[in-house]
Amino acid sequence: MTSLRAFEAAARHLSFTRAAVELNLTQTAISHQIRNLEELLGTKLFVRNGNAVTLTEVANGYLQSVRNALVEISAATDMAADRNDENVLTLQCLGTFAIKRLVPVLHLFQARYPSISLRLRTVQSFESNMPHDFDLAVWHGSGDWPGVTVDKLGEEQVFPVCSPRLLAERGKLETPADLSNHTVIRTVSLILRDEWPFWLETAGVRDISFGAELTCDYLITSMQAAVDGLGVVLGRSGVVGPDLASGRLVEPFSVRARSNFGYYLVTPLRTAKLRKVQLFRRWLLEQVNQTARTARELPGLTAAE
Amino acid sequence: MTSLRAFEAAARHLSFTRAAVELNLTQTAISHQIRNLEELLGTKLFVRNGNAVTLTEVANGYLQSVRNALVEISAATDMAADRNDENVLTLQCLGTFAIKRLVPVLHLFQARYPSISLRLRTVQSFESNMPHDFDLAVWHGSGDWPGVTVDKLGEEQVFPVCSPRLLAERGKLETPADLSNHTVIRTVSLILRDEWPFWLETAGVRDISFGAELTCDYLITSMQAAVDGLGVVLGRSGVVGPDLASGRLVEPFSVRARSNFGYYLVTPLRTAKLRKVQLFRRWLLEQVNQTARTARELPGLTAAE
DNA sequence: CATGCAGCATGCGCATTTCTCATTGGCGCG
DNA sequence: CGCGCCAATGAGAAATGCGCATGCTGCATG
Repeated sequence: MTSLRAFEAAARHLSFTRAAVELNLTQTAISHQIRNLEELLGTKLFVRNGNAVTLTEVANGYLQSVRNALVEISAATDMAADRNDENVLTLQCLGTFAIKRLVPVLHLFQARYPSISLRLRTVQSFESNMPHDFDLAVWHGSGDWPGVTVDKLGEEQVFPVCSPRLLAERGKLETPADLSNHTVIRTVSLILRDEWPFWLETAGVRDISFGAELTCDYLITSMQAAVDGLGVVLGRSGVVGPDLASGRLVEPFSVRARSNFGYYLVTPLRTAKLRKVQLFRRWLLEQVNQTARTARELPGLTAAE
Repeated sequence: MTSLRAFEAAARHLSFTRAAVELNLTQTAISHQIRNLEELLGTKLFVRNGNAVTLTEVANGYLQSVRNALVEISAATDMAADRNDENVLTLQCLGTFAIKRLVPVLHLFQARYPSISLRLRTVQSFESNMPHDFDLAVWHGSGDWPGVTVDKLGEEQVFPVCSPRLLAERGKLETPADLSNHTVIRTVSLILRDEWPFWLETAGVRDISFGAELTCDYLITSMQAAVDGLGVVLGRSGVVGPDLASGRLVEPFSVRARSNFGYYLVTPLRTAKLRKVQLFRRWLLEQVNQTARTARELPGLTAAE
């Protein structure tokens, strides 16, 4: 089973030698392991070109699953090892929320509770079914999950946002109808529904076709695409705040739709009574409330169901 | 890493001896492996009561992740090994759909193409992010997934169903308002939204409170609960057909809501050109059309958006 | 309360796996 | 062509994993 680690490292580095360095082994060891694995599978995993190696098509697919599994194992092992440690708090968090909202303020928590060290596990979807390898998590959805207690991290609204440069270069965007002359960025992922139709409905627009579409598979990619002026994205108030505040993004319309989905702080019943968990939970909710208070001066909004 | 397999088996059997039998090892080997793992983690995984062993709390959580990872690895390994084999077709399928719709007709496929052997991987959620460890899949959702082609397996409607016995024993169910005297079964899972509010809206009912609620974490459990007369479940036309046909379930109202979600046959681009995949896809779509044709005599329906 | 049974733990020697060393061979580049 | 870079190979060393014999503990029985 150690051959899987060898395979993963070799695939990542596209080099047996460098994989060996990473694993504190020799190139020979990697070579042997890969050969064993290839014999077991009955398929080549690497194409050897004398000087370099590349992945075969099978290897590409296999790699995905192997990597998932190894990540899961090491995360769970870390968690199990630190489980009783009052000073290690394991957070699971969706990528976009982590980058935009959590990481920027995490230093405040560390400053306040320096004895608690944090372990942040970022996920792009709910890989493991159930809440067992973290102390606390931030999930996105409708908030009705079994076996956990949830704290809604504010009401979430969705509304178009774009780079201010885009407005200057690609023409005005005063009414939703103007969207037909713009590129619209959509996010299509397993956990995040595309809420453009929902927003259009709220804005009272029917039968509109966008100028062009750009589809991204993760929210974070969509957001960055918008910042880079590639088009108009449907921002979520939960994560778009900092970009609006800094002016990287602007909100061309005044219509916001209240999303049925939102970000929730998720506490498994099992960990709810731990001191470290309570401290973090209280702290995060405070943070969120503060942000909400300071954000109250933002442009007016039209709520809808 | 072999210690993880030992741990998983021991946890499943709650016995080192039986785990050893399963793995073709001796009790000693398991004992050694478990001890190593416990030392590595710095925590006990089993509570030894002389005669029996039970899992500790940490072990319970750890087990979930370990099991996921091992399943993923073995599925991926099977897949990689058979990948080029024109005679092995790997299907990934959601549990309820598999049991209610796919498995019952699978023998027809086997009879028609006896040279193709099937490998069915049932999942309760989308565990691995991306379509890499199967040739074909049946997913549930809104059908907008990147990197795959989808075939909608019929329009899906949702509508209350229950056991005929329930009506006899717990009183009539003629208008939706009568639901306030009945137990309602809800499904709360990561991939399946509870569509009761949606159906109630379609039926024009507001401000109703159910007599009682029973919440299940998987659709298949909900369905079985309904068959067993525990309450009224929101059936999905995609899977409820056989139970309606056999009379195990009945539909008390005539209002059906057209769900925004449905079952889709998912073909990764990578496998779309394989003969075995094309055969199965064509066959399954035929099956679905046939079922739709014979089901056309079912009670009238009110579609809604 | 003595006895037998079932099931896990432990220490030691053997077997298998995994790693390293030394070396070979292919490929690209100056 | 020769040199640098990288992977493959084969044999032996090191590490890991396994089984045997045995010890220990708790439970059921009469």
